[in-house]
Amino acid sequence: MKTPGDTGFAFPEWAYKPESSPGSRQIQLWHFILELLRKEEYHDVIAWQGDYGEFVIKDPDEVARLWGARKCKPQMNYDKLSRALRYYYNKRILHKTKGKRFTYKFNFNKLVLVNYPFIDMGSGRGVPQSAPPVPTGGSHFRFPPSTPSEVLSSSEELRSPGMFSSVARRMARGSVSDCSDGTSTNSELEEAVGVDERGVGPDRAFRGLLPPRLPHDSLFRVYGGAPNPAGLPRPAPRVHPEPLSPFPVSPLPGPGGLLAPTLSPALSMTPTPHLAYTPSPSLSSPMVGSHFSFNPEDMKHYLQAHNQSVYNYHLSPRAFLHYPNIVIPQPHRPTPEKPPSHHLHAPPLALSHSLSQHPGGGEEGQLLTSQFKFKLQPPPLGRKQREAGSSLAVSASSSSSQSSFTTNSVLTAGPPKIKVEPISDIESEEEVEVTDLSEEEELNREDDERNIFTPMAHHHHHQINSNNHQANANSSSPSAPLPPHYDDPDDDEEVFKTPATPPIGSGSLAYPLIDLKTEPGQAAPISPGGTRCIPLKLRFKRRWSKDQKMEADGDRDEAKDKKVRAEGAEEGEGNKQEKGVRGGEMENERGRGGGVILGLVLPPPPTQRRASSELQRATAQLSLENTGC
DNA sequence: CCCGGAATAA
DNA sequence: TTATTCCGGG
Repeated sequence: MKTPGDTGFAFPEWAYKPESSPGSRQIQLWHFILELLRKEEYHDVIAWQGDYGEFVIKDPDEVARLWGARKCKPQMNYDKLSRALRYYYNKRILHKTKGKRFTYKFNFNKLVLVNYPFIDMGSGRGVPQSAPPVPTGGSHFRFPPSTPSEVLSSSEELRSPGMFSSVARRMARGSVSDCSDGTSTNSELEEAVGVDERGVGPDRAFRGLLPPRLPHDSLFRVYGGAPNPAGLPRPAPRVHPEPLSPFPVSPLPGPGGLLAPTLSPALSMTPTPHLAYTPSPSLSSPMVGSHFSFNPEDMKHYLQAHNQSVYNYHLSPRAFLHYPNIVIPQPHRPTPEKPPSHHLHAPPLALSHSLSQHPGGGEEGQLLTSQFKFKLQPPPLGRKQREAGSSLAVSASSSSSQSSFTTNSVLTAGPPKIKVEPISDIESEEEVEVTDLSEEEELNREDDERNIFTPMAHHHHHQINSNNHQANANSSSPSAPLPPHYDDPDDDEEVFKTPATPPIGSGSLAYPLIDLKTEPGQAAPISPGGTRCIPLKLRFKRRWSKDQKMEADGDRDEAKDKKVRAEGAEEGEGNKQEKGVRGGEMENERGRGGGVILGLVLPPPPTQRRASSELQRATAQLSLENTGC
């Protein structure tokens, strides 16, 4: 029932959920926090401070009040709000900065910036302090950026601006709703919102970045849609700064080839296990062999669409950041307070623009899931299988695991092929729903790489590391020596950063993106910061394992898992290798929630516009849906 | 203050 | 699922 599966495989439900898109669904606390952070008006109550994603709640009661107003929960208070924030610890959206009162830190690594493409944390334009979020690398877990790219990336991550407008406005509006209380706050928000309105610059180029590991998922999540017929000439990069965000858009170098390369990896994702994933990066684009009916071009389109959607919906800074081949001229010197050059920032998506252009799309219904034209393949099998087996037995009892996966089992059992149902060409509305990409993607990406393709992958990897503790809030020094083994305590995962990018261009960013695919060869040498050079593979593994550990735990049942892991606990040490190993069981899936995001981003080809517009509409609509209390 | 479990609403 | 509520404990 739930899954529409009639026609083919449908994704499991979780795949459809828009997890955390601000527009869709109710506003989530972290979105709200971000929103406040970006508004100068609220700098007196909450502001960025310290490291990268660190912020301090200067007036807890006020923040609580605002939140309560938005959610129409007049009874809200800091105690409750903070409880909600604490839930984010597990999700790894936030963590507490120890020792500092009312200070929390976003784990942007994992976050999905959903609709907030780039948050400018530092927006401090007005406020001096607010800017700090630039990642200096100093933070505890962050490794010093050995490669420039890293540096940039980080900075980029944070900042970005502008696109927010569309989002913002929606949020604001929708959210406001009228509570009976009518807190004044709303009005403010609205005002603010109203202002930005105008379309944001339309498309600007984005810099595409591909994540090192390709998210297979993304492929999976294909979206039909985007038939972009055209060729994609890339539009000239226009840079025009938005009012909000001052960041210049970085000029994109010719993007031309991007797609191809990108695709290739993607291709690799093909579900069929038999295709092994080829490590070699070459771009062979043609991966198409699998059952897909698509040819590479199609895939391309899909990917593009996907990307867009990604942009629109969730962005994960991570995705952007690390992979870009951005080259930065400077060595690393993080300048904490001010963002150095942001050459890169990615331009936001142009969604808003389209929005404005297309006035109303009118029908909204279409947007959402209602129509997926194609279905994607289910997540990799993995755990489920196991579970299934065992679960059968167990199931009777209770099993926590639930059903949602039933589909999976089927899937797993079934042929690997993905079934995609392309719609014919649809143009009109195909939407791609991107829904969540969050954790899952992350997981998947990693896992998938190997897991999917190579089922056996899981395996060992144990020992991951423990996390150190991050506790100290302070950053040590940027130049600090790298820890012997990095870890990411919380998550910061930058764990494996991407391999450094080859110095491609010179200063400009190159866009290469995709190439990054992680090749071991290259990567290794560069390894970040010196963190020891860990072979990519290892890194992946590590990451993987880590994720597993964490996410796995977190994943589905986060709560439950948590319990399990209780001992390890976060901060330190914990290693539970066992868990890690065990992790194998979990491989995959689900992520659910939290938000995170995304996997790949491609540079948006101009052609996409169409798609984008649609997306926009969709997003717009989504946003509309706010509930009003 | 901060942490999380538990129950529960939406 | 994501909060909200309530609450005992550091």
